[in-house]
Amino acid sequence: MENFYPKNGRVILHVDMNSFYASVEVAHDPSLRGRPLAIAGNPQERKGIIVTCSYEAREFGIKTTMTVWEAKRLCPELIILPPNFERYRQASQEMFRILTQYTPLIEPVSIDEGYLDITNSHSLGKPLDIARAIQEQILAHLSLPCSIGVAPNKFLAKMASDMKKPLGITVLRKREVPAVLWPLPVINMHGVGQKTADKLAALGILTIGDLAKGNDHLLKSRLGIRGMRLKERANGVDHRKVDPEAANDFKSVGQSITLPKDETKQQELLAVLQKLSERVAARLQKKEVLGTSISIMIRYKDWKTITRSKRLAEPTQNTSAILEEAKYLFLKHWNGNGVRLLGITLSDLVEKGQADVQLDLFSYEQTAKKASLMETMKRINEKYGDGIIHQANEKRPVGKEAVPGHTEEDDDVKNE
DNA sequence: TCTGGGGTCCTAGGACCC
DNA sequence: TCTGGGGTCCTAGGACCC
Repeated sequence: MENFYPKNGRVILHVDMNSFYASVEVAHDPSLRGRPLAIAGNPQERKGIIVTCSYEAREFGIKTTMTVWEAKRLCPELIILPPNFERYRQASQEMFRILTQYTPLIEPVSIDEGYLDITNSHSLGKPLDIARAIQEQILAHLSLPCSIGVAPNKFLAKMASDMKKPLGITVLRKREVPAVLWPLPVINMHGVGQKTADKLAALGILTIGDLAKGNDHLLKSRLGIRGMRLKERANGVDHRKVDPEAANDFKSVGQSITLPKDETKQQELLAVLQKLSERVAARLQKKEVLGTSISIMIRYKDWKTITRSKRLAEPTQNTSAILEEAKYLFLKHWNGNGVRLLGITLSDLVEKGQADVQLDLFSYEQTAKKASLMETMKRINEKYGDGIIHQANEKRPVGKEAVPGHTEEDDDVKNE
């Protein structure tokens, strides 16, 4: 068995559900099977865009983010359903519950995909057999199709899971990277979007292979640290660990809404901020966290978008505190033009318990400082009579932990 | 009647401190 | 009296992903 798992090598799976929302709807209502189906937010209003669609719908050329009316033009008999997030969340939970039977090292990436580190799951069989078992079990128990990538690291596993859909299993060994990945256009790479692809094209880099052999200085100067990272990935190197905790420490909580029409009335806009504040506060309270910094987003009717933010005097999860700051930022920065979208996001989150401790400490320090200051003044006054005391500014404590760099030798996955 | 809503990570410039 | 350089915090925005 040992020779399937070389000493320094890891075996990572990327499990990716196929057109998840649409598949969940089909599982829930089998009469939808085989028909062109799309999930779209509010089909009537302008926010109606295609979120996901079935493979039958894709054959008509329908794609994610397409407007509903465009999609209908391509396929008049398209069935459109509004999203039922509760249903998707539940299916997602059941899917991840199945995954836990294969390893505790699971990192959920989103509602419908996750990484598994099965390096130490020897007893369950060869990597390919484990992947097959997972795929079959999810299909049998939930009637949901998924694709799975098997590779020595996260990046390659992700690229592999993308290669056969639906219901594919793809093994991607590091030594296969030149033959399999390098011929592909660079935009196919996870982490490369249109903007980056354009920048790379300007450097004569068109394929993943071009990127793998790209000039370090050029990449660094045009793309910063991302450039180097992408080059590493293009060479099949990725040291990121599968981190089961990653999903737990979220960094921000936000709500935004595209308005039914472009709005210019201040009163209406403030009412929207009120609603958003309530919802953000409720979510913060539910997660038992407080936000230390607030930002608002204003998207104007011409699609120009600004964000404005500020640090708060103290962490909060309170509706009226959030509303007050949001209003302040909005009234300070709104240029009076028609508004298409408004959003509020709280970030720099602290856990409720911790925030209490920090606040206690803070007020304790303040009290102690005040007390000792009064003591000092008293003594000085006793000695010299009235005087002016200059107090040095107290420095804010710095509380940010650095994540130590992770270095680990990756090797090929071997699964014969 | 183009272009949702939830996020993460990175960069860059100015303020401020030492 | 003038001057340099490093580090951190804060704010704004860009890019990307699902």
